[in-house]
Amino acid sequence: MNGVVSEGGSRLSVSTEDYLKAIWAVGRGGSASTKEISEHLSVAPASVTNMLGRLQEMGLVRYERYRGASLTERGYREALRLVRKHRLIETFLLEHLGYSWQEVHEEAERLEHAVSDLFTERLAEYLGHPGRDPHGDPIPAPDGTMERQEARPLAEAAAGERVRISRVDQSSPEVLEYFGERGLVPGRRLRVTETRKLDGVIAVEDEEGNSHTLGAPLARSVFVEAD
Amino acid sequence: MNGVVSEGGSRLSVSTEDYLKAIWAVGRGGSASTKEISEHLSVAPASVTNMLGRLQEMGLVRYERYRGASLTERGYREALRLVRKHRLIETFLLEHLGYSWQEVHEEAERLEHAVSDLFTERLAEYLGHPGRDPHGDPIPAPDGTMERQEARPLAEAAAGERVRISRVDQSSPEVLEYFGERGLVPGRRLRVTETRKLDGVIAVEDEEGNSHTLGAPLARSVFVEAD
DNA sequence: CATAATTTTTAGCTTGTGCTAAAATATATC
DNA sequence: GATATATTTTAGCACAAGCTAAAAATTATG
Repeated sequence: MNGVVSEGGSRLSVSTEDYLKAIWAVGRGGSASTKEISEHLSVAPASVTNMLGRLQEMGLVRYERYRGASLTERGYREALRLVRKHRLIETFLLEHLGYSWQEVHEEAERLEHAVSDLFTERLAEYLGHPGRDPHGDPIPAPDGTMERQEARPLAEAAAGERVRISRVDQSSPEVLEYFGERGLVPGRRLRVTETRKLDGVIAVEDEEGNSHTLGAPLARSVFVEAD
Repeated sequence: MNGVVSEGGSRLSVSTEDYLKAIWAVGRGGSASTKEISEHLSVAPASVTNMLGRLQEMGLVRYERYRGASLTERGYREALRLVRKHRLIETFLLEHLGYSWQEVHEEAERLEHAVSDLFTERLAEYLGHPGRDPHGDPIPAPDGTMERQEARPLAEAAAGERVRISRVDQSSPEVLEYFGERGLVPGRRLRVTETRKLDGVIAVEDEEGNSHTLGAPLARSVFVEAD
C-alpha cells in the first residue's frame, strides 16, 4: 500500500536503508551513537556523521551533534518495513529454498532492499502470514507495528522453571548452528534443572529427557518465555 | 562501497549489469551503438560513452570510439546469467506469487541484480528447471549457454499452416495483455486461415474454433514454430 | 564532393557515499 | 578542576555515475 514503491515517491537508497536499520538495531528505541553505528555498518565514523546530516535533512532521523541520533516516526516506519521484508525473506529461504541458517542472512540482507511492497505482501500471503520468522523473531505488520516481545535470556531463568524458547540470537552463525543441531529452536519446551551462580552455567532438560548444559554466553543467546 | 562482496569475486554494480544486458538486447550478437544503448537505458549518450570506457577497462566489452561496442566472452556470460535470473524470477512471480504480466517486469528488473547464484539455482530447482519462461522465452543454462530459438513472427506464416505459439514479444504491456486475454499464449496451437498481403492482416483459428484477426504489428509480436 | 544532419565524444560539473588526518568536544581519572 | 583518553566533527579528497553544452567525427543529401 503506501510506501515508496506504489505511490511513486522515489525510493530510499540501499545505504540510507542500511543506516535506518542500524540505528534501529543499535539504539533499541533510544538513540544510537556515531561509534555504534559506525561499528555496526563497518564504516568510518566520519562517514556516519556525514550521513546522519543527510538523514536528518530527509526527515528520517533526529540528530544533534555529539549527542547521537534517533529515528523519527517516518524513519522508524521505514526501518520496520525493512525488518518485515528481511524476516519474511528469511522465512521463505529457509522453508522453501532449503537454505541453511548460515546462508540465509547475507541473501536476505541484499534482497530486502530490492523487493517491492507488492512482492512483500504476496510473499506474506504465500507463506501463510507468519507472525514470527524461524528464529522466533516477530515479523512487523505491514503498517510498521510490532508485537511486544517479552522474552528474557535463558540466563535469567530460575531453577525449576518451565519455559519455552521464543527466539535465538542471530548474531553468531556458530551459536545458531550449535542450538540447531541440538533441537534447541523456537517453540521447544524446557525445564531449568540447575543454575550455578559462580560461573553462570545453566542446565536444562528438554521434552525428550535430554539434558543440555550451557555456559553463560550461550545462555544469554537463547530467549525464553514462561510456559 | 558499491554493491560488492559475496561469492568469490566482487560483484558488478547494478549499472554495469544494466549496460551489459542493454548491449546484449540491442545488438543481438553484433555490436551496439552509443545511441541505441542510450535509448534503451534512458541515459544521456555522453554517459554511455563514459561507461563503455569503463566496461572495456574491466574486460567486459570491446569498444572502439565512434564504432559501437560488443560484448567480450566474459561480458556475454555475465549478460546471459542476468537473463537467466530475470526469466526464472519472472516465472516464479507469475506462477507462485500471482503477479500479472504487467507487474512482473519491473520487479524482475530489480531482483535480478540482487539474487545470488545460490538463490538462482535453488529457485530453478524449486520451479522444476523450466526451459522457458511463461512468455515462451528460453532460459539460459547456468553456464551461460542458450538454446537456439527458431521461431518466426506469426506475420511470416503462410495460410493453411499449423503452428504453435512459442513466444510473445514482451516489449509492450498492452500487447501482452491483449494476447493474454484471448488465450494467445505460448504453447497454444493455431491454424493460419488467411494472410492478406495488402495490409499484412493475418487470421488464425485456435483449437476451440475461435478466430482472431491480427494487424501487421500484432502479427509481428507473436512468434511461432511449425506444429 | 561539399555541406547539412546526425551521432559521438570531450570537457567540466553534480550528487551520493565512502575515506583519512587534524581539530573540536565530551568523558573519565587523578 | 585539570588533564588524559575517547569520541565526534570538520576539512579535504576519491570514485562511480549521472548531466549539459560544445567540439569532433561520421553519415546522408543535394
